[in-house]
Amino acid sequence: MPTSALPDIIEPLCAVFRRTIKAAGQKYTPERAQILDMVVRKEGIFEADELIADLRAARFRVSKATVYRTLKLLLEAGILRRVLVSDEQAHYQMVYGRTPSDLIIVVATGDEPGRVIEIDVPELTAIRDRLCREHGLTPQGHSFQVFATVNDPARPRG
Amino acid sequence: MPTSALPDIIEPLCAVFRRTIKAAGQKYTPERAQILDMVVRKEGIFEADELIADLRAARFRVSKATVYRTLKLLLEAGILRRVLVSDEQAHYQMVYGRTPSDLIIVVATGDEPGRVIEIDVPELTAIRDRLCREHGLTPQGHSFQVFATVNDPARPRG
DNA sequence: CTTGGTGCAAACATTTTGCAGCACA
DNA sequence: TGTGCTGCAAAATGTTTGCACCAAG
Repeated sequence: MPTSALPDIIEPLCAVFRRTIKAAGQKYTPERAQILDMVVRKEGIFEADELIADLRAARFRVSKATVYRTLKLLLEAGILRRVLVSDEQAHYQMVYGRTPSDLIIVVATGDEPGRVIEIDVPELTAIRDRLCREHGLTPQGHSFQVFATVNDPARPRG
Repeated sequence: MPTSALPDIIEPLCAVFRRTIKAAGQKYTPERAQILDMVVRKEGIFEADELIADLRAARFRVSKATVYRTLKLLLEAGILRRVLVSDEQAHYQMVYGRTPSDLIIVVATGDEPGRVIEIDVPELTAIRDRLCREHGLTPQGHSFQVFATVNDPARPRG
């Protein structure tokens, strides 16, 4: 991953982050820039420790604490969202400038290692909005996750 | 919560759990019975520490370790499922003998404390099955969560 | 030069596990 | 009467925080 050859999206994102940071009277530090840099490179869903490992591999010297603190900032800036994939740890996904997707989580079995397929199902947004209307609520987002296996047709869970 | 006046559902559930336990060459202990007892009383979604607190309040003397071990057994027995409500800790819900529901998570704001509304949207199962078919997968379950607020119409999240 | 940021290590919260004694089948 | 279960406390995991020093604005 060459630091010099960034995809075009990185520029506006840096700007967005920088603006948000400054608007809150905070500082745009090299550490935050590097973390955003690495976040932009991540395709799909990732975890904090994965990001930390990537930063280490890229010789970015950023502490765990700073990564967690910066992830929080990126969430507040609307650049990342948290995705509910498991209760065990937080999962993040870039959302700025893209349609946040729903997920098919292919559960790991003996044969299959498990993976996540991003899908886009506009009907879900319609269903969500309808439900909120019925309950007098304002939709803020939704999360749809299908759990599936490749081979085993047993035990449909509802 | 009087121990003597149990809802009718508790009997078959005890039987189911007992059968499952024994089938695996394991033992149906008083601790496990008490935990199931308390789980049955819980309406909706709960967390482990909440269950532990309730057990203590009911003068059931069960250790944290046993509660966690028993929750795992109840999951395996198909009596509970894990619900993805937050990344922070595991949430459980009784599923045996009821339709596992989808959720509207009303996000806590200054005014509103936040709550979870269980809903049943059969269309979602249809969508899920269609998606799996398209991807050559076998559906094992799904999870649909709508995040909403009561008052604030700002910041729709997708 | 002032305020906020960083790294580190310790604190935290939730869940898991090793072990010695106990109890169900 | 033996295998599995329990409680306890320690470990493991993921995340947050206190603090002294450092750097962006």
